Amino acid sequence: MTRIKDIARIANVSTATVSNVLNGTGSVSDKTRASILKVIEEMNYQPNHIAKSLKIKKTKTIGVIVEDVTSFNSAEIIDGINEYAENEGFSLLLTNMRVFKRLGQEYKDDEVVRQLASQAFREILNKQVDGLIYVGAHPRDVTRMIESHKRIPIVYTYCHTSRDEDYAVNYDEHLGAYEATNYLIEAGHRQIAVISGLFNSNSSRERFNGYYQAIMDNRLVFNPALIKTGDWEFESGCRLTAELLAADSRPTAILAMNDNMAAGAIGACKERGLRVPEDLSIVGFDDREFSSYTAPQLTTMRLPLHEMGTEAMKSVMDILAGNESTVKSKKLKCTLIERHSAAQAPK
Amino acid sequence: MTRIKDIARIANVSTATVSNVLNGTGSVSDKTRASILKVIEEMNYQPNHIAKSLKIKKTKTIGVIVEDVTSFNSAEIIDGINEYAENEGFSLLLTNMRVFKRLGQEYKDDEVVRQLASQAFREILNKQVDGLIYVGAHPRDVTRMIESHKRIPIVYTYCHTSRDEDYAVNYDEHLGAYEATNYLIEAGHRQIAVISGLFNSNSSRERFNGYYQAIMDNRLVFNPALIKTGDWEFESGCRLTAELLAADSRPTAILAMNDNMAAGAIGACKERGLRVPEDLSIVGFDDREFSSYTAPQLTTMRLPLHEMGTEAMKSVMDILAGNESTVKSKKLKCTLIERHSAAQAPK
DNA sequence: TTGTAAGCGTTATCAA
DNA sequence: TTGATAACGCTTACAA
Repeated sequence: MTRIKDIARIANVSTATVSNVLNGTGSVSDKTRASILKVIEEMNYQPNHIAKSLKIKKTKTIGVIVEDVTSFNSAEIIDGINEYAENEGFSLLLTNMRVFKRLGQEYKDDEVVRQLASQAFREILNKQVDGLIYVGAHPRDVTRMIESHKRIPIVYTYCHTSRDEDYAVNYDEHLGAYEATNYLIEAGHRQIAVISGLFNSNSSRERFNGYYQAIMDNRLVFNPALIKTGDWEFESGCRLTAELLAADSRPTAILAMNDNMAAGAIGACKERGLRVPEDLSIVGFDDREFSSYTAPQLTTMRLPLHEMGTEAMKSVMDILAGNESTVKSKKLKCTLIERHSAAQAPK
Repeated sequence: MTRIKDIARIANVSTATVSNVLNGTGSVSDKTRASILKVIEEMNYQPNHIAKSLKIKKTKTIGVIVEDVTSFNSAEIIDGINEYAENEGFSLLLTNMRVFKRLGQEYKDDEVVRQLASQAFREILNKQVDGLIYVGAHPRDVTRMIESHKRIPIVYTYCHTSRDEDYAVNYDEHLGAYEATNYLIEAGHRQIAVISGLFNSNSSRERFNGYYQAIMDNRLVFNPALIKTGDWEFESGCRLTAELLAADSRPTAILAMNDNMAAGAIGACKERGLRVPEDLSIVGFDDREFSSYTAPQLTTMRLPLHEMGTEAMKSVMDILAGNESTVKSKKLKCTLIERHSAAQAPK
């Protein structure tokens, strides 16, 4: 490969001058600049970023540690990170912890993940990244999961920490659930059941609170019998819907806290010959790809994944730029996607 | 950050010796090794990979250029690449061309993609990657899409080139279609229709050939009226199925060349009150995530995406190791996933 | 077995 | 406006 030294020799100038025209630094006459540029062009010179990085102690690359690329949320978040990074001239060094395949259902085991993460973190730091984004695959508390004496910006997304000083980008679960519930209320529903995720997660609690607040704000009665706790999986949506339908106070609508369980709910209705949405309205959460393929297509809250990526990257850039006012915790809005699983309440 | 120099000073040895214990090179007495290791531990020393890379002219990182991370095939391929890379101690520098969002439906425009790719390629080369994997998002001919005088291993996956000297990892489309067809034949079907993708793609032709050969091998009659050309999208599956069902020689089974069109076929049946699979069997191709959520769940050929990733990375490693016998074109097998959209042919 | 020192391709200081 | 040169943190002859 041709080096600055080669350009300098051929153009009859010093390496310093070549470096200056390359970076627009110093001052160099139009004439020499032109002749240097010409040589650069001819030799098809490409600067060596490694050497540059060593010297300036900046790599213009951001490390991205993702718990699992194959998780439904990861690709779109990475896409968002990428969009912003590209505009800023930054590259991405990707580390995939592969927690699903590696740990199977244990991927929820914080301790193992912690080990994986700190390992990944150390290695990526050695590559001298200028900043780091951690992308979760599960609503997990990642407090102190990675630690370093070298202070580079670290931003968490799709996961949260319990320390106020950490930067995190997430979506507003409370508001999302609130709006989903409101949507059903406005459609005339009064008996709105909830199929929640496991209550050990912040997610579940926040979403439940959103639901609760919508019920209260509309002066409806809160009926605990309508609240069921699932485990985020299809089967639990199915089973709990069956329970709800068998009970005395049967709901006219169900808010499922993710699309998997919503799909399960649809399945349960089908088994019982109930029509969705005529007999029962169902609203999901996440807007997974498959939600357009259920029958009927699912009405659901879309997560602002792409935007979470761009905002995470933006935070990193802001911190890097020394912007003290960078907000620590960003919460982005979900969007209701109206498809065909929810309708007006039956008279 | 602490440097080798610091370790050397504190341990009262030369930097050369420290470097030797770090890399297991040279020969150093157990005693000095121990004392050096101790200092390294105490100081929590982490080597600077950038400096090392500059010196040894190897970065132990592989560039991954992906046409679009959000494409359904990308995440799993990346996961495979990652698995292999991790075992070899390599990192991944990810470039996402974002062709879908950037170009919209024009993402099929080879010329624009070519520009994007060569740009991405140049930048990633400047970062001194040791090798490159190009991940397509669309069955595209990428011949000479990226060129370089610096010869590093380049492996293409989920796309193909027309040059025999290029390395490419793909799945065996011919065999996949052959086996899918055979599956239907074994279930007693004799009138098997095909909903193909656009015939401007190699994919479509190979898959069609696989179908054709299965028909021939089983001495069935080939009926051109049963071959319909769609455009890979849901709607075309729907429309063409309607045509097939309206025709005189009605098929008992449909092989759709992707899951989108297969889902469309199911939709068309539903509209007409036909039962799947009792009245019509449908087999898809790709095994998209949504295929478990259609009603009935789709029987389909699963693409060996993860394995394509690992094999692509393996090729890179092999070439890097100077293994002359590395096979240029790998074709991996698809797997039939039996779900509920195909059954025995009606008597 | 250990140390000295040159060099990887840049940038940046300082002098000319 | 330009050039000589040290330095970034590491590896690696080669010498001791």
